[in-house]
Amino acid sequence: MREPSPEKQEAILNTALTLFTERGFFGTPTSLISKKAGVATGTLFFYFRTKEDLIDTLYRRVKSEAAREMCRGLDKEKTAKDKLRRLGKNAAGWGIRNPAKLKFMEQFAHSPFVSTNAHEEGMSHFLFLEDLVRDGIRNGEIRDVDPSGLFCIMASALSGLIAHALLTDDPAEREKIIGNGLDFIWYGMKVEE
Amino acid sequence: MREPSPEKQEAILNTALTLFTERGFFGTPTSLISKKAGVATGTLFFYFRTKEDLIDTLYRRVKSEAAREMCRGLDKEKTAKDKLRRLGKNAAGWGIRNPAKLKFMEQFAHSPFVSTNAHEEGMSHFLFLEDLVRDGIRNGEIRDVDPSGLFCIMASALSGLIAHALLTDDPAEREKIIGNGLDFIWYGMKVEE
DNA sequence: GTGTAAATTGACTAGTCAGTCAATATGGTG
DNA sequence: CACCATATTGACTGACTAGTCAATTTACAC
Repeated sequence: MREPSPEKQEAILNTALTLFTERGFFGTPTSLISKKAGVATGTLFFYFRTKEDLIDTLYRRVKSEAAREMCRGLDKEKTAKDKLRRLGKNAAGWGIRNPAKLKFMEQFAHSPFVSTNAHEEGMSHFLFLEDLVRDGIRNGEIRDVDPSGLFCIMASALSGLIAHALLTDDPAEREKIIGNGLDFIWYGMKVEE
Repeated sequence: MREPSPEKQEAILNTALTLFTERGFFGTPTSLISKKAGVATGTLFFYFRTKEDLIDTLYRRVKSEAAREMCRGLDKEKTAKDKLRRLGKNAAGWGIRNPAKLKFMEQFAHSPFVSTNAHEEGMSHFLFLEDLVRDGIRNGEIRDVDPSGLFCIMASALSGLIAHALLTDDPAEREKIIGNGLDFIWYGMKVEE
């Protein structure tokens, strides 16, 4: 018997990731994906039942990887301030190391091509973030306003920050941009002295 | 002689706006646009040379309308703080009154289907915003960090804020969300006391 | 080796798309 | 009214697409 090849599946997923972000879902023919991935059309449909199944799998993977990376060492930090800063640095670091994945997530976060199921599963990985904000409010570090609103603005600001940091190639410059950006976010959230 | 009908052109543009935001560029056949707009296929191509030409025109229009609305009464405000707050309220108000246009702008702001020309023309309407931040830094209201970075995060935060405000139908609730969000943005920018 | 179950192939199908064009309808003008 | 430039129509074309499937190759078990 022959075994399915994880390398081929991976090649298809990676190629699709790049093409989808560059050209959009409908703008990317499955024929182009299989060609660039170095497999036949039929092979793509052996590993993924439909084109929708392909983007769904991609979405689930990228979203859970992003969440995993953002949590790194979060339990080592004590205060909400330190936790948020670590989180922000993790997110920025991952985004800068994986610009294509970041762009894919932004582009398909509200896309109808990704199934509702996959969207919900994706969101579930990030629920801990809202708890983090809630804890900060409870112990008086963060201003007492609607946590989900705060979390939402924070996420957008962070995403804009990473996009801006990606414009430069100089790592030192980047570090500075991210530091300033995280300051902006923290000053926006903390209680005034 | 017969004159071109602005109403027909408008109908095509409005229909295309809705369909593009709902289904994406490649997901929307020109046949569907013309059908829903109540004209024949040929008429669409009489007013717009290609499908690209159509989305380009749409992008230019929406972007310049958004910029125009955001500037409303800005010169009446004296301080950077007041100018930014007015700007934020204008932006939020426009976004809430025109959710489809807002979604269109977000979706195609970095899209390859819109020509580079149209993108540059779109950006040019918002350059005054960076000057506003620069002025605020000069007179000591805003923290002295890279203005383009500050502007970039501010724009993302604002966009996230509007998206979040759109989730509720209650105008009072909305007002509160927007107020809180604009506080977040201002605390992020201002110099500390 | 040999057998075999499963992976891989690519020509193929039925359907869809952007854009064309010859025919027709329309409205302004004199 | 009659004329005519032009706005409008929709059947049509050539190109392209998601997904199929019968034929072929591969890798593992014995």
